[in-house]
Amino acid sequence: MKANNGSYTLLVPSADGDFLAHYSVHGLCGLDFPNSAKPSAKGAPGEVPAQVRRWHEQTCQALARALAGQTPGTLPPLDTSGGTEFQRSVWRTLAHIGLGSTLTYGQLAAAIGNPKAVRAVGGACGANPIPVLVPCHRVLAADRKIGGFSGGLEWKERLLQRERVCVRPVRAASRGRDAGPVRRVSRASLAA
DNA sequence: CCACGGTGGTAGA
DNA sequence: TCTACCACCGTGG
Repeated sequence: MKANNGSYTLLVPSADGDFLAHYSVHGLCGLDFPNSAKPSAKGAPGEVPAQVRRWHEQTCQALARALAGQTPGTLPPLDTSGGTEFQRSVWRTLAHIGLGSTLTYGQLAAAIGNPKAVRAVGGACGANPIPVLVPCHRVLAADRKIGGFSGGLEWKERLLQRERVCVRPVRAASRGRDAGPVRRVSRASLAA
């Protein structure tokens, strides 16, 4: 469906509900979780340009795989022009975190050459317009705490779990026993 | 477990 | 501008 700003919003059906994908002339520019209280503008696929339809097919395919804990495969071009330079550098780095790997906010800050901007990195992750496919859920707080997630912590937990990443329970055991099944969190190799 | 200070980027007034 | 947010992090009780 065509929106006033010249972009399209299409439904992405999945086993976890219907996502919403937004496309600009440059590519996929947004992805909303199911039930996100946002304008759900559905439309007849008839008037959607072939280019966008092709992108959308890739999105559907990629999302299905990602939600299943697999590598998403080919992605449509991502339009992140909505973000600031800082945010884009964070998102760019996110894209290099492999499946099942994680980084801490601190490590990510260091990776973009701004080691003290730890908190700001959190903000940039929260502003990620294309969650799941741009894997902001693979960023954890120090000491393997879950951290936050704009789409709801349940989603972050679910996504990580499907990638076999273990996270420290929110309510960490105060008892001396560290029953934590805290399995290894691998480090990602990054490229600038 | 909790409190606190130091951080950098953003949005809004 | 100035200010008040924050998906943080380390230190110190």
